[in-house]
Formats: sequence, C-alpha cells, structure tokens
Amino acid sequence: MAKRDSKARLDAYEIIFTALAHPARRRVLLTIHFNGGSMTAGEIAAVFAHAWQTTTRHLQVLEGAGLISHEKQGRMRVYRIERKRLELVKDWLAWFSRKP
Amino acid sequence: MAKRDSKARLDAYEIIFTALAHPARRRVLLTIHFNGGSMTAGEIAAVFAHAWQTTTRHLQVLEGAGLISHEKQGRMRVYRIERKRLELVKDWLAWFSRKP
DNA sequence: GACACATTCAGCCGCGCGGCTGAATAATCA
DNA sequence: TGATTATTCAGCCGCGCGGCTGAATGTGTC
Repeated sequence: MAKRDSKARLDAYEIIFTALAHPARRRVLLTIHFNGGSMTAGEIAAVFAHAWQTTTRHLQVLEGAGLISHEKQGRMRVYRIERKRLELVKDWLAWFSRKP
Repeated sequence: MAKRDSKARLDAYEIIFTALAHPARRRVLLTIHFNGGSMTAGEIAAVFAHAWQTTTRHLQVLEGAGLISHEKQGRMRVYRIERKRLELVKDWLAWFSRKP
C-alpha cells in the first residue's frame, strides 16, 4: 500500500516534470494563473502563435499531469489551474533540504 | 540590463526544467545528494544500469543546467550538487503563490 | 616508457515529441 | 434544420533525445 503510493508518486513526478519541461506548457500555466486561475481553451490558444490543435495537445498533457482540469460550460471548455498539484514539485525539491 | 537578466532567467528555466524532465537525471541529483553532496562519475554511473557513456551525457546536461559542477581530483572527476540552482525552480513556482 | 584505470568524445540509430493540416463533434443561433 | 462557432480527434512528418558501441584522452602505477 505504502509501496504503491510511493510508486504512484514516482509516476506523478515523471508526468509532472515532463509536462513542465516544455516552455509553451509553462507559459500556459502562467497565463491561466494570471488570468485569475481559469480560462477557456480559445482564450489560451489565442495567446500562442501555434495552431490551436497544437495548444490543445499541450492542454491535454497538462491535464494528464493533473496540473489543470476542465469543465464544460456551454459550448466552451473552461480550464482551471490545479495549484495543489504544483506542490508535488515543491515536495520533490524538499528532498534536497533534508540532510542525508 | 534588467531585460537581459529576465531573458537569461527564462533561458535558465528552460534548461533547468529540461534537465529535470528525465527520471535518470532526477535520480542522479538525488543520488549525489544522499551521498553527501558529491560523488565521482564512476560512483554515479555504477548506480545505473545504463552504459557509462549514457550517464556521462546526463551529467553533462545537468552540468549545462548548472545543477551540478565538477572538479578534477587526481584521475577522477568529482561531481558536486549545486543546491542554489535548484532554488530557481522554487522561484518559478512562486509565481503561483503571487496573486495576479 | 608501458600499462591499467577513470572518464569522455564521436558517431549510429530508433522512437517519440511537437509542429502541422484536415475532418469530426458539440452547442448555439437564425 | 442548417449555418456558425468552439474545440478536439486523427494522422503525417521532421528532428532531436537518449540508448548504444568503439575509439580517444588523461592520469596514476610499476
């Protein structure tokens, strides 16, 4: 059980760090955050020079990592940032404060 | 000047997050840390199943990101972790604590 | 100097990431 | 219903990452 949790956590680190590795995805997170924490897919896509479809995939990667979530609202989807999930990065960094 | 600094910082985020994206490289950092902060290349390579050369490249990526540094000591190279550099990740995360 | 050891350099190769385009789905409006 | 808007799904493709092997470099030991 504890073992499985630890495994799950390792996997979480993996997808989270991978998600954060791409500059466009980091910008997406910052963009949503500075827009008050939520934005529609269209608004997000409009910020970037890429084709929307490209941004869509980035959104999916971020959502797969649990860093954002979405909710249908009429015909648009509103993406919301999941700040708690970012805490995991802090948790990982905390290892380096812990004396060995 | 301030502009250039901000640009430099953006680039730093880029290479740091890219460096941290690979699980092997994160493990390298943790391994060095829990070994007291420094290890020889051979000791590090021995931890991994990969060919040494593969680990060498990971070390170079980490060094390029400023997350580790090395120092020649006789015929071996000792790698040392640069904890300060990891702070930049915290700095980036701090944006999300800042209310927009 | 000759040899062994520690590590890196150079270069090959497969696979997945991230860009694109074109079609599909879902909801709203006339 | 049919047209329009918002968004995603499906699939193509080029390029770089990350694995490998083989050779080179540098430094102690005899």
